[in-house]
Amino acid sequence: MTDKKERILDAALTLFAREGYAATPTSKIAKVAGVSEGLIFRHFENKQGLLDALMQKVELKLAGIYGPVLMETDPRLALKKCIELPFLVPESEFDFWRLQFMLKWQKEYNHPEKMQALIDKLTQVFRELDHENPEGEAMLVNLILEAVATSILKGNMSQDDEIRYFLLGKYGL
Amino acid sequence: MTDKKERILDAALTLFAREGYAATPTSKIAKVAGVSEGLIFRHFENKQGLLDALMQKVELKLAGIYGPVLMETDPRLALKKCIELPFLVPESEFDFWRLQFMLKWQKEYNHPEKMQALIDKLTQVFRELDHENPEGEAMLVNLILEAVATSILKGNMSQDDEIRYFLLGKYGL
Amino acid sequence: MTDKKERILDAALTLFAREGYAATPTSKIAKVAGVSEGLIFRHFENKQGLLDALMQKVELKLAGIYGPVLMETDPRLALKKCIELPFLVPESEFDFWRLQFMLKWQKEYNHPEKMQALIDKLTQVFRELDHENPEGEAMLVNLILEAVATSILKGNMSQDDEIRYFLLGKYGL
Amino acid sequence: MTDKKERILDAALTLFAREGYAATPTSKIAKVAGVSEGLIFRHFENKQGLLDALMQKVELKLAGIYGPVLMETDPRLALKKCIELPFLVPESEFDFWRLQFMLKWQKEYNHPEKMQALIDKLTQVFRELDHENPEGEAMLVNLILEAVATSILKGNMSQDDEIRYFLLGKYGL
DNA sequence: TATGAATGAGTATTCATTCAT
DNA sequence: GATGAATGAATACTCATTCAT
Repeated sequence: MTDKKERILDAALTLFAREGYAATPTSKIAKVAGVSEGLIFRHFENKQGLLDALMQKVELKLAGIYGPVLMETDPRLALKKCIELPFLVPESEFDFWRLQFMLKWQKEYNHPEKMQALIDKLTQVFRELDHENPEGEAMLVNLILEAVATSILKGNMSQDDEIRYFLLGKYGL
Repeated sequence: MTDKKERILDAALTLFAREGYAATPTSKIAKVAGVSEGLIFRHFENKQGLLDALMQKVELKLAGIYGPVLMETDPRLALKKCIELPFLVPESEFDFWRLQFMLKWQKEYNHPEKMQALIDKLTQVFRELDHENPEGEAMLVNLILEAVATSILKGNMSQDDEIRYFLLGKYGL
Repeated sequence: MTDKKERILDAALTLFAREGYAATPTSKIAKVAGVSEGLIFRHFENKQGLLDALMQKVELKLAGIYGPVLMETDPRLALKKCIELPFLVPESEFDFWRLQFMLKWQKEYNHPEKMQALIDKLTQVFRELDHENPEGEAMLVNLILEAVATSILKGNMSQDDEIRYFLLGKYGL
Repeated sequence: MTDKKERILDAALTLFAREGYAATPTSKIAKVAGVSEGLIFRHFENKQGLLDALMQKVELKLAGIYGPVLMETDPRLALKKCIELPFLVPESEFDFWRLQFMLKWQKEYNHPEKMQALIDKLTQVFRELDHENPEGEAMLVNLILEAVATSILKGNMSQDDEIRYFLLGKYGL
């Protein structure tokens, strides 16, 4: 991938994440990226294609993030890793995840099934830990994870660590 | 408020909630509302003013929803009412709340302090119920509520009742 | 003429004179006049009709102003009265004359023949005073009058009186 | 400057000068210039910017016109050149000067001080020619020049040459 | 690959004018 | 006579996209 193509993607990600996809003109992307307006359309079919290119990475990133959890065989460790997930996202990736979360409010980008693997793993974990309602517990943890991630990405959470250790304590970890 | 003004507000709410504010042209709002496009700008200074008019109602609605919880003196009942909050939103108000939640991703509309009254109440509840870390528990419930509401509004939650009774059970209610 | 109709005319005159006809919305006229927008169109067929009503008065006013000059039989007195014309316009009528002068740049409102009576009178005056080229002198005085009026109406002339007495002296009056 | 940018400027000048700035829609400018309406806003920020671009040239043109007068050392020749100024404007520049004169009725475009250099020169000329009131004479010539220019630009002056030679004769030139 | 001038459909907004009350 | 809600055509301006270079 050329230097300029990458600069376009970077600019688009930042702008889409901060101002919204529809509210971001391609001309602004070009300016921020320091390239000509036309170049965007040489590298990407159209504005939508630029968004698609950005969204494409999500599968990969999700796999990279969930992988270690899914592969963990010790149930308590798996649960711990799972709960810590949202706290470990580096700030450099906030824009990327903000964009994902924003777009999930649009039907065409809302794919709750992408969480299924994690929920299944959590269900198994809670089963192994002899919880009464493993499905419910898994769903609950999943909900909490989404809420924590949302809160962090919005910059609402001043006391990251408190919540983190509180949650870990709550689950006896 | 005239009939037409209200129809404009209704159309705008529906469209903003489903397609997004920036992605909704005023011409479409006018068409859906069955009025001339110019009328929008007679009743609301500009497109932003239309959104503002919509957003203005949120304080009122929040007060109406939180009121019964805040006024409940029995801690267990208060907790119960609190947890049931997101499950009691009528479908007719989904668009309104979808819009609120979508916009919260925009800095200027993100006001986490609006939840503080509820968090304070929950903290008190958990203190009265002799929980070890009432602040943490309150924060957790608040997170769960937001996650549940988000899930319901996005149409992700097929098994509303399961989650609802699971949560109530979890807190011994 | 009703009170409100007159208030409309006043507002229109002021606004047309200061911001220009095309640049003045009828809504602004209504607001300044303190009447409803619709009323303008009850009293005047349309915006153009409002301007026409304003312009109609010009014949009358011109006659009122030129009359004394035309009727003066003493040539030197006639010349004196003529030169003093622009200096005697009361400030309360500045808006009216500003509008006339502005509109004269539009073909349809440019009627140089309206000055002919005055020029004829001046020609006669200079003939009686035995000037070599009475037509030329008359034309020159007319030009000077227009220039002085223009300058006064634009607010450019700080030293009205100086010019006035200089001109009178120049013509030995 | 590209071909099209210049065509936009030309069309705008013609239309502004003949119909007025406010009364000229950008769509009409585009049509007359034979370009898309959007192009106007690529080359000039907005409609006002287009006018500004037109007005910017005035300093240059004024300097070009006044230069020879200001540099003339012989007082009689200087006066002669000065009086002939308005008669030497080529018809191709009428639109440009019409626009200047029209806009001078708007406060923000009325800069009488731009004439000061010429008035100063004229004052000096009349002083050298031993006139009694050089300032008054200078002011008067300046007024006459403006009036003559106005008259020519409005197409009122049928007998250009008559006035011209009358004026020259009047000042013994 | 890269530019930037150019386009045309669209977008928010304005405004003269109408009309029911 | 008077109001003000309502209209629809126009208006300034934006923006995704194309294309010649």
